Amino acid sequence: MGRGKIEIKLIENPTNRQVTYSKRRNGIFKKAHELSVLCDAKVSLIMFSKNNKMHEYISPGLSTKKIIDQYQKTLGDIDLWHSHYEKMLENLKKLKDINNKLRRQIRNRIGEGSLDMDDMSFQQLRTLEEDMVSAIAKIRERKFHVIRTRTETCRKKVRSLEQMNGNLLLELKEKCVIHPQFILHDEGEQESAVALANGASNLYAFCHHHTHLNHHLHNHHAPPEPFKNDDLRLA
Amino acid sequence: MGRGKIEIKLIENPTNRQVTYSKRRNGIFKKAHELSVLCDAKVSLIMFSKNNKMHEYISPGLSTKKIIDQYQKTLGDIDLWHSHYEKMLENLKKLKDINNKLRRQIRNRIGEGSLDMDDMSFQQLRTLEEDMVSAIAKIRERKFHVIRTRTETCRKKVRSLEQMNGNLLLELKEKCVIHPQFILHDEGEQESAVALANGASNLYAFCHHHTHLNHHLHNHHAPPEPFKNDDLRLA
DNA sequence: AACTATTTATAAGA
DNA sequence: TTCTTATAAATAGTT
Repeated sequence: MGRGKIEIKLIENPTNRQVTYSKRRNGIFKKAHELSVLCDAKVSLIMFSKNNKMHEYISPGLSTKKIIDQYQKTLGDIDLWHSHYEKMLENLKKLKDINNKLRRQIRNRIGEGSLDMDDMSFQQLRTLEEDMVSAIAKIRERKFHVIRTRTETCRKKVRSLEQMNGNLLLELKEKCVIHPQFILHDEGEQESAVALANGASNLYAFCHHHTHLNHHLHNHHAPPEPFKNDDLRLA
Repeated sequence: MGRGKIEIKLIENPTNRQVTYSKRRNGIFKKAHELSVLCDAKVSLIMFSKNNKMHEYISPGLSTKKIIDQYQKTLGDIDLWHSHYEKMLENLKKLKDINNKLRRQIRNRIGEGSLDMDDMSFQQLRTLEEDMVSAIAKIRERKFHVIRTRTETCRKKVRSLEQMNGNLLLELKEKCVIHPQFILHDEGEQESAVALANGASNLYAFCHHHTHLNHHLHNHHAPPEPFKNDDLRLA
């Protein structure tokens, strides 16, 4: 229906194709509308062009969602969406069941199971008790492991600090032997420091710092504070 | 396009309408297909006639589901189905998480937690141990409750059987006092019974039955068999 | 369902 | 794009 007959196959020329798409799209929409009106039919027409531009026609007074719903129903609820949905519902139910079972198990282990015999048989109770006893043994073992590790760590830390202390004291003594004039008395630190200004300022600073070394180390290099919050008495 | 021009309005004559519907439906499907091929477009055409018969066209190599999915996406993911679906996915994920947490809790309680400190702090272990001790106490209490209930039941049963026994023996003695000739000796039961045929046959049957009474009661009226399968030693 | 006179859609050109 | 127009296609009414 045009100046010449055309073969029904992909139009290679993109411009030509686009023109034909526009024209025929309008034609098809017009026909869809005529059908809707003439025959009171429900028509849903959705199309995407090659470059994914969407166009749709929908019979007057309808929505595409309504048509889609009716479509899915008509296909006998066997369509992919529905079965996928059903599977999800099933999965959900199973997970909930498992959840409940796990909760019940925990409740029993906590000792909050009901007192009715319905809930657990005597034999089950005995088994549970044995389980618990062995479990508690394992937990105690883990606790002791943690304690051992901690005390070991502390002991190492103390030993290394002591060594540091010793080294520093030794170093200090050597310096004092070489430069006896730097031996500091309990008072008058400020004056000596100011007086000795140039050559000795470094050493002075060093000694001063060393006096408070333990404090600093404790505050800056031992973040776990091992004995502060945890109760280490054995249960 | 036909013998005469027609106005685009509902065709009142049902037969006529049905015919037009068929003809134009085919026309529109043909046009849809031509558009699909000529322009490589994705076309979905769904229609329901006035009497809800469904017909659909879909571009070759596509499914209506795909088109609908693309349609929904294009409309901005705001449709009800999609949000419902998303909610379900979320829910599923949450349930799985909860499941995993519960499993971990159980593993810890069973004493199968890893030995790394990462898993549980010392304080947590202590708390868990205390929990377990109190739990085991509760479980033991439940067990003893079950034991008490059972022994009580058994004791009652025994007492009632003893009473029954006593009553029957008494009754038997009375009968023998009134009719001394019915006292049976250790042997010769058969002969006595046959000889005394008429008047005494009932009593004889009764006595005979009584001899085995305990047996019968045990087999027919005490189905729980309390001492058979359960291990009643205290743990 | 087939026919056909007529209307409608549209391919190609401007 | 839009308009034009020659021609192909669709289809209303009829058989």
